[in-house]
Amino acid sequence: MLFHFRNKFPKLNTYWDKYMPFQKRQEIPAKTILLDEGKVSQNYIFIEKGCVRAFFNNNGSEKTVQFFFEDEGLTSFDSFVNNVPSQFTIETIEPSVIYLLPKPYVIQLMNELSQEPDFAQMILQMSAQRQTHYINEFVSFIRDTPEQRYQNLLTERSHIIQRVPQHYIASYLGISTVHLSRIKSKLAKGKLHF
Amino acid sequence: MLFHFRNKFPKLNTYWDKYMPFQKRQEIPAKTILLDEGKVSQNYIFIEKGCVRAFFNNNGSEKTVQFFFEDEGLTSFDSFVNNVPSQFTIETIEPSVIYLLPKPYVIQLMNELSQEPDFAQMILQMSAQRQTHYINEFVSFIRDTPEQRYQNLLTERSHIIQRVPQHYIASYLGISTVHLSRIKSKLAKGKLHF
DNA sequence: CCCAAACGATAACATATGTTATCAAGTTCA
DNA sequence: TGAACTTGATAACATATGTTATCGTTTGGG
Repeated sequence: MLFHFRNKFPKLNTYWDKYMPFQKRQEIPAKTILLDEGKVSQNYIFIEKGCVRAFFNNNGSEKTVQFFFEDEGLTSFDSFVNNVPSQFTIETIEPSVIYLLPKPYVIQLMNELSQEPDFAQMILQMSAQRQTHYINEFVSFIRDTPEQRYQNLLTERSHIIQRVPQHYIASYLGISTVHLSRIKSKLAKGKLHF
Repeated sequence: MLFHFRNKFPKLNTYWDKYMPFQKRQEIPAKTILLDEGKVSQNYIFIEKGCVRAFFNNNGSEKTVQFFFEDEGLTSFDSFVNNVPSQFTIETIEPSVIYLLPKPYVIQLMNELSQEPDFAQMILQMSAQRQTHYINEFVSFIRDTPEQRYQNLLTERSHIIQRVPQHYIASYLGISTVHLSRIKSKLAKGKLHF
């Protein structure tokens, strides 16, 4: 899904910058769909300002799987690479400023990159990073209770809690909105001192 | 974690075969540890016969995260690529026959591979496949109940249920052994006709 | 500025799931 | 072969979590 090399491998920034002119800057309102579930991803998306979520529809209820913020790039990776329908919808949460780089340019960029001497090494590392991210998400469900996952969010990625509506977070944590509300009130009580 | 290009990209088999002589064939008993949590992965593992699991230790209780069988290759990917301690222990479940390819040869193999014209494309595809696998595991926890996850295993990967001790499966599903037992007996009752 | 929609808290009840303990049936290995 | 270990089922109880409904607050757009 996520697929950002900018900032992770500074060495590659010059390549990336070269493609800036081909990116379309767009100012878009909140709740705007950037990619629809079932469609094939045609663009790499870079977020200059705002925030975005990826979700899928499950019997009418939306399940959010990931959040993205300023200076992050993303695409529906499998869809983008393998030309298959996207499992996810990508939608802005806040009014946002994004850049879209059409796939043909990305492919061209990849081909240029492959001339870099340690391209293989870099791409393996990026791949491992991404993989590790999703493995950690998955492991967290096996290892932690919903309450622990919420606390992990609080300590490690509190910006998500601050900016994202709570019912998106609930589905991301795999619980109901009611239960998340209960967890919050329980934790709030624990903090009170009389 | 898993990282097999053999069989996925037949084109690469000739490269792979070239490195067969450097692989050590080993016959090992059940419950043998191939890589210890906290150690850095030094080998790519290929399973000729038997089966293997990856797990981690959580406050004294083991949580299994993945199973591997015949003709699958694996390694603790992040550890192997980035030289960091492995999050997981890799252990045989059954008596197994495996091949170990030491990391230096894998690196050499990767370098040769990078000469292939569409290397970038292939490695992106492999990367997307792996990523999709873990995303699906993770999405399953958000979308499905434990009972549904068990049924998914039954219909899509029943070999796991047939060969792997049930308590490993329970932790893989993120539930207690008691609950898995209950799920099974519930499903068994549903199948009875009087 | 106002209204409809979005958001979040809470209660009440039903169900799902964990924990601990016990028992029975394999399995392994000395 | 017999004891120790492993595996799995089940009961009883406690806790976690989902569902539905209600209410108050905030928010966004005409």
